[in-house]
Amino acid sequence: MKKVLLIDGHSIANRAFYGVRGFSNSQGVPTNALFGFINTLLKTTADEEPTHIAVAFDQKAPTFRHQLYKEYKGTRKPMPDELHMQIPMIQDFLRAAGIPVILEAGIEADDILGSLAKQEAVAGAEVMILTGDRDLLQLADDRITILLPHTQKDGTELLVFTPEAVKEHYGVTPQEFIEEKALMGDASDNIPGVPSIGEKTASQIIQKYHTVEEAIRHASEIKPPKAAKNLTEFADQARLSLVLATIKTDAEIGTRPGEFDPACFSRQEVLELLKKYEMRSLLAKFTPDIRTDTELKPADTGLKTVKNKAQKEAMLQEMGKGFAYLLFHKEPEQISLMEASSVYGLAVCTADGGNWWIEEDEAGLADFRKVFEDPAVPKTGHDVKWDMEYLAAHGIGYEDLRMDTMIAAYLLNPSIDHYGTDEIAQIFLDRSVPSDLEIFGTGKKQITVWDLDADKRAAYGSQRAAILAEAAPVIRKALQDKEMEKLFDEIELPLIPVLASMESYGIRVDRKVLEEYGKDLDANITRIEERIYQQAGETFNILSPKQLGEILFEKLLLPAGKKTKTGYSTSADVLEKLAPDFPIVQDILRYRQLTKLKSTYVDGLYPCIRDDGKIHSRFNQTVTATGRLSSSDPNLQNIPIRTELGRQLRRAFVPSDESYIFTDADYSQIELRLLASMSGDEKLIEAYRSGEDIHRLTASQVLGIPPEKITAAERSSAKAVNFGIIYGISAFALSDDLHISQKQAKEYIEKYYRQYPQIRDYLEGCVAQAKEKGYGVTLFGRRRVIDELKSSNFAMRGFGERVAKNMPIQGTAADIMKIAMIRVFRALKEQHLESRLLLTVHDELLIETKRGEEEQVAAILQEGMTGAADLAVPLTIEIQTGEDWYHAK
DNA sequence: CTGTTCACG
DNA sequence: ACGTACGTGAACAGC
Repeated sequence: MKKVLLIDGHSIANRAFYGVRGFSNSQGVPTNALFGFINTLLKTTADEEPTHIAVAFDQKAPTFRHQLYKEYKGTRKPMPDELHMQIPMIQDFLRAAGIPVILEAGIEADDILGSLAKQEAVAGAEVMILTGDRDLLQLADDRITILLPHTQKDGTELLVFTPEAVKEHYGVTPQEFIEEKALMGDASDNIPGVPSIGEKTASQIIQKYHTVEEAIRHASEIKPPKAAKNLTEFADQARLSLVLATIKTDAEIGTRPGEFDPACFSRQEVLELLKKYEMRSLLAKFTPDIRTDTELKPADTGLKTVKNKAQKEAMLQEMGKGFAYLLFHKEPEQISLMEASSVYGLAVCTADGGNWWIEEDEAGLADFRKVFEDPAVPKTGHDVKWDMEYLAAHGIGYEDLRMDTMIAAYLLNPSIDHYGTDEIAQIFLDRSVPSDLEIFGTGKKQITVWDLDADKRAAYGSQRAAILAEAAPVIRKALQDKEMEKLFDEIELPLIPVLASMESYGIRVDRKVLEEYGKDLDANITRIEERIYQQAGETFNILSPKQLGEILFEKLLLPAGKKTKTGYSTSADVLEKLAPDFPIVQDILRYRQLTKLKSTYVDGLYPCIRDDGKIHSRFNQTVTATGRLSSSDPNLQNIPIRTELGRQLRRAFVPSDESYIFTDADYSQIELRLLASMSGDEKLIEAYRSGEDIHRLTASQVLGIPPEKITAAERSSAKAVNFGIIYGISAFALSDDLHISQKQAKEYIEKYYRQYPQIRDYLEGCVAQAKEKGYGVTLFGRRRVIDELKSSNFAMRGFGERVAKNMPIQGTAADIMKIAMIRVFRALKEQHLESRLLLTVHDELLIETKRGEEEQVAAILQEGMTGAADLAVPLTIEIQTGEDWYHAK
């Protein structure tokens, strides 16, 4: 069976260009579109196994459509230069691989594809058209399918559109698809369509009449009168639009699709081209005889495996000048459960170039104390926080950490979701090594280094240690180039021991209090559950959005609000609108709240309490895109507080014993203060300096009412606006939040900006700068690349703009909190206090305070937190003490 | 394994 | 006309 793959060259190049951002070779030639194009090509040919192939491109020449309508594509913006210059590169690649590149003067790529597809289909072939352009869907028929790449979180997949799939997805047949477009027009191709007919109306009309002609004939019956009138008046324009939108299937094309051989990518010409563009990973993939380093083997330097005392002494000696290392130990997730007589493995690359491996009982660890504790032995590690905790559990301290490659890689790009040693090799050394995923697997079948053979373990450790040693200077240079060295050396690195201490120390949870709380919940849950079943007239799973939606909106016929991809939305904001009228909805909301508390917090937290009576949550330093910390296993940064019932849970969080109480300190309005300071807005700055109520002031300014006459509701609206501003406000979201019309929300925002023009200037400046430089930046130099700003997709770009406004503020607050944590931690230590830092919740610190140290701790928090940054406004904190977390907040 | 919902700042 | 607040983590349902 002949299977022909036809590719829409420009469309796929365009997708690749915007989908894969920011790389170029050492001469600065951008190669991202080429790279993305090749990957899409590889994926498609591998998935679909075509026997024949061709790629069509547009040429710069007027086509018959321009003759019909000279404004055709008149509004289209020119391709960016970086993409334009890659088109010939892509064509060269294809020619090198022996894949026909089809260009026809005066014929658009769409028409080439349409005509070739028809000809091949008529001749009996199965045809697939790969494109990113949905307009091509009109070509689908029983022999022709359209493949659309679709980006998902974990990669790109191909959506296959048969005529049935088109119908299912869009509710119209391929032919109707184009009739619809003729009515509504298309801004990107500048197809005029019919005025006042948009997507909704066009869809209705075509559902009913199927064709433009038929619709024109029945124009008088069409519903919105304006559409009916225009359809008659602009009938010719509609007919013209249909011709413009219809892809030709009868053009004479000089070139035929060529036979496809999957081995064509290994041709000498292809390899040379890839070499020229420095596309090493593809080069490696296509070169069968040059192996990439995909097997675990000891580093080239020659691995010295320590077997006896003398060798260990030699190893220690060599480590004295500094080293990069990887330290393996069992149960890394649960320090306190560590087996007493366990083993450890240590791989080291020394400053002298020596490569060492040792594996023995933990008793032998003590010999390394002198190097780890030596403040003059510089160290490079990866995810050093674990090492610090592990060593501390064996009474060994840690000094002179110079480089944590995981943290540094995060600073250099905080948006990726994993930072393994394999990725360090890839990113900074441009070297492919076996990935942790390949070696250890994932999910249920995941293994650890201890499941590997001993020699494999040694090889893995030494290879990874060598990577760290080699990458460290490259990373250091990158930090310097991006002006983040100070951020790294003075904030992120010193924070590591602080977090290590907090994780090891943990926070005590009173099992009894938690159990009692759980019992109360259970009693209430059962009661409400029964009431819900009674009102519904049947039992069902209340927590299943699907079943709940069916009961509420189909059986009980409540007015349905929003929809999700999978059905009715049953989210709290939808249900809250129904709650006043329907008691069952109130019960459901209450049921959701109670079961959430029970399952996530009571049942979720209980098993996290270790034998020491404490929860040892993790504080992750490389998760958020803005620089904040995150907390997990369990997350202690989302313990309820907003409702009284939820807040009661905090009574279970208690000090280690009666000799302590809690001190809680939180920054007051830190993000708004930063907005004031960073924007330089005098009104806001002055307000904060004189200690005014900022929300009341905003309400007063925006509404033009004296502050003392502002009502509670007005103040609360102003508060919502103030928060909205930080998030990159939109009238839509604000109207939703405040339950007002979009028009009112828009007016509110405009009035706000009129009162605070410098805030508007500042936020717009953030966007402009992020667009120019490609990233947002905090006061302390932390960066976040914002590729979304370059997107041609409206929604995506809008997201990028909001991120550009929010990240500098949220990120600077995170920077400041990190500085405060370091200062507080050090002050507690220097003053030899027994009080300990337990938790951080973004703008809050919780300290377990030894009775008698209350005043010193309060002073340390005051000084450490308010003095963490020098701003145009004062930073203030609120401090409270209590016998548990409930009473300390 | 993904989508929905909901807890926090 | 587009389709929306910013940043997280966890539980559950249902494929």
